Amino acid sequence: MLESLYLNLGQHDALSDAEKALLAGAMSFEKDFSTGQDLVSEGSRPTNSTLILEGLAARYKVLEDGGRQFTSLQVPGDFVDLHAFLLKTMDHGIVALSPCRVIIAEHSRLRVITEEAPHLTRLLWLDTLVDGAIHREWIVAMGRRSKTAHLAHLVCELFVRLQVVKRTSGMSFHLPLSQAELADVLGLSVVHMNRVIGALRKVGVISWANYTVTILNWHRLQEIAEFDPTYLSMVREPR
Amino acid sequence: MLESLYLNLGQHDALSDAEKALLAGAMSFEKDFSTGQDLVSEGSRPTNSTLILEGLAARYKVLEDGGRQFTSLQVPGDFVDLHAFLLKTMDHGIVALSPCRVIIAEHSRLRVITEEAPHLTRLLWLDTLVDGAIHREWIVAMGRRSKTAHLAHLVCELFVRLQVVKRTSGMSFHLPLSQAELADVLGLSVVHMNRVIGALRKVGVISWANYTVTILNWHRLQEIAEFDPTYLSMVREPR
DNA sequence: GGTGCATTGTAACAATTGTTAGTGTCCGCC
DNA sequence: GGCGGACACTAACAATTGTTACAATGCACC
Repeated sequence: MLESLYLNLGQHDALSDAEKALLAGAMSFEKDFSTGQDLVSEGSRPTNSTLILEGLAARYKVLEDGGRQFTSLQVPGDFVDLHAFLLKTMDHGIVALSPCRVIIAEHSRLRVITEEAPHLTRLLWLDTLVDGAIHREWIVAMGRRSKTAHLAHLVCELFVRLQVVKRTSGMSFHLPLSQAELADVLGLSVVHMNRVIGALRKVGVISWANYTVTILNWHRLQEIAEFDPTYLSMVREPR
Repeated sequence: MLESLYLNLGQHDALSDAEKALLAGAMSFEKDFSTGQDLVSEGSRPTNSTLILEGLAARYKVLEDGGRQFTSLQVPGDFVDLHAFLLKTMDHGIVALSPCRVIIAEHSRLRVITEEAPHLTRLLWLDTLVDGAIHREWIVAMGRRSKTAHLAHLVCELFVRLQVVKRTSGMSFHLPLSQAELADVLGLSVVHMNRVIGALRKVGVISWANYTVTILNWHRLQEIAEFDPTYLSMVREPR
């Protein structure tokens, strides 16, 4: 049941059976959310953290003028609010972008892990560090890449991340985001978002229909995006 | 000598004398960098982490077309590459934006801290989590704020962060960034950067001369920026 | 005191991106 | 089978942002 978590943490360093057991022991109950529901809301002070078992979610902030910006996309195996374990107060919300099945880990149990299992603690810490690395990559994309390259980069990133947790099939993956939602990822207007998707389709590197993205030319896509997966730390080494 | 680190970590939760001693014990030697020098370079695999004692530094990435994007600004008391302790490979560089005095902490000593001092480990982890929170705020600013609001937000953030480590005087602080460098923070052209600074000056909320920013109307500035410091976790509570 | 360079500041124009206002299609629901 | 809403897509136009080019200033260095 925690397979995707093991895949996610285990991609960076070996996870012992004892550590898997500790993680499993930290989990309490499962919960389902429907599309559009908040998994965690801004301003709250959660006493537990949420692991996605199935579905897609996103962190977001809403501004006074109603504009929304997603700051991350979360896939199965992601602890969407592990940072709240130490940050305490949520400065942003987390919303389900598709029906989501999650499992809840009490902070009190995570705290025991930090007291008694240093290596596992480092792996959880690492998980939040990869989060930060992804944020940095998004900042670069927003600031200095063309919008086409930004979208290409996002597709590359999602494909690779989903592959780790076995949620791709061939060169395709399911992406349950409307163009309006995608616009809130890239920080664009819906109209321009549509133009940018059109551009990527036109060069023939992807196809995109029925909320399914298919990469037609991985090499060329990666080139457009200048995608270098180093930041995802997908190398298994002692941590 | 580590005053700014104690101030930085101590703003989130109390630091015991024993913990201060552990941190001090983790430090080896000091080092100086001049403006423009890399503190850490992309692709390297550091075996130590770098704490800024004095000066301003920034994380950055350079794209193929020569465009540069800063992904964070680092002030005294910041561990600029603490994440490399677990990420292992630097996926970006870190450059000195002013003369910098730093002190080096060996990863081997940090590892001992994670094995033996869980509470201090959580505080170091927290430090990297605040980093992530700042990244998220930057993403929101880049995606959905006006450029003027983005700049205003940056000024608010820097003022507050510098205040914590006692690097402000009154409502002023030193910001050794040229407009070209600032443009690489906001992801703008130099010309437009100049326009945006002009806009903030015109409404009279800041003055900016000789690399010194003075906030003339904090309330109004905060309003323009929609600045809410929650994400900086400047509340002292058990972590 | 003069020279050269980095930096700020402008102007004119070009390119990108946003806004408003539609059309058409699909799909669930009555 | 018809209705209504969500979504993709487009066109025309407006606003923002980038590019190129240049003037003015200040400052290190000779």
